[in-house]
Amino acid sequence: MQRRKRLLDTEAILDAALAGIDATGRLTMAGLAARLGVSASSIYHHFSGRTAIVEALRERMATAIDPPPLDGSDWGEQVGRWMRGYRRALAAHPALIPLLNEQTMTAGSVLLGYERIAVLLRGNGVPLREVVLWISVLDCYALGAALDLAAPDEVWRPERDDLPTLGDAITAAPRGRERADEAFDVGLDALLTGLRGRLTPPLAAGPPARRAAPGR
Amino acid sequence: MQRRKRLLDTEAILDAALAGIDATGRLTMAGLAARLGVSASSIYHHFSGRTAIVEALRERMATAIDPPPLDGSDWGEQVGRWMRGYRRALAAHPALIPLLNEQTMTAGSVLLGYERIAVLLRGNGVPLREVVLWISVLDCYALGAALDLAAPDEVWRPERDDLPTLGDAITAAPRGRERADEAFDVGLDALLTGLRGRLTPPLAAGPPARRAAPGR
DNA sequence: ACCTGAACACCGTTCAAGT
DNA sequence: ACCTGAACACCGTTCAAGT
Repeated sequence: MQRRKRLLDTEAILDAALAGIDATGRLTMAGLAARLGVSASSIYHHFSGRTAIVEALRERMATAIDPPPLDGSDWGEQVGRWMRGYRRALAAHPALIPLLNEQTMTAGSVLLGYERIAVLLRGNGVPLREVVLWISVLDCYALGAALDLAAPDEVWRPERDDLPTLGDAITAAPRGRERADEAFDVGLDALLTGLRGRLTPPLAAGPPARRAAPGR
Repeated sequence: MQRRKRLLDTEAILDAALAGIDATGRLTMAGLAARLGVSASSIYHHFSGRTAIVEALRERMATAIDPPPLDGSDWGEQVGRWMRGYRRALAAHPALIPLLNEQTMTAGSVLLGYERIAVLLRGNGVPLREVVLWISVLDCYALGAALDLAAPDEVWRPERDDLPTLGDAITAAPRGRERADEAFDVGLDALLTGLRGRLTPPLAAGPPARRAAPGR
């Protein structure tokens, strides 16, 4: 009889954790242990604790997102593609989103996307000081959209009769996942158009018109 | 000696809960009871449980937001003002935000704001079917901005050396609360400009120019 | 009607003990 | 090196018992 077989490894633990989150919406050490058929304390030989598991799941999720390729195509297209990819990766496991939101991000993969976006913005004339502001805006929107994705189907249930317009609008609009998808696209377009508008201020406005573009 | 004085009432409980959240960032029944100088089980005579307390705090927070007045002024201005008010109310107690986010909203006060916004959008030509999409977008952005507000001062800490542009941008940008405030305004402006652009499509662009505006 | 203490089921984490 | 059972400190909630 050979040496006792290894019962656990990090991959198996992460698989079980994600499966459990998808199935139950929660992650408890006891539940995870039961799902793995081991004792709860065994898990601590592979992860320092619950938060480390969640952080590893964030990293795994992030590898599914292609960072902007910096291939010379339009920056708005690239940012838009990345944001959509980010959201798609989150949408694959909506129940994971609240867990990700309850602890600060330390994973590197998402940061690479933001680095690429910083390069794009700089290359298109966004002042260095403002780059972080723009990224913050994108991050806020992505985070909010992720929360929206994790929310129950009926987000607002107007119980009162004195909200007639909202009620009509809700019945006329798509519901559930479809509503979230369409809203995300509408908002992302609006955001990018608005930001693009800040880039090239109206030709005959603003005090210093020092940055005239002679080429083209 | 008169009849034993009432030790607890809902207002005192909510005051203590909010003070405790501001001070510690958490809300536990035991901690709340200690702060009130009573037993934990006493609280259940005034609230059905912890979630009911959080929901009452949401309602209290919401009363600090003035809904759009529908006074005939520009819709973008009104929506912008309301979004800023919403965020200001949240910013007064940032530690409350994660607690609000972990349970679905059932409070009515925020819904009144959305009803007013629905009226504004309809009155300015947004198709009924799209009203909910626009409101979803605003809601996503407000939610994300709230999360950003609750996040620690340093949101992204690029530990690696291969993120030079992001690192430079971070050192050049404002930090902490100031960064969050400026970013919120930049994004809100961009969002509203972008949405406004959808309302009146570019005069000489897009395939069908069927909706030409003769005036002007 | 309001408050209490004890109890319950459930968390994450630690650690001495086994193999 | 890896796994276990028992224990610990801490959750939210319930309930019979007091006044």
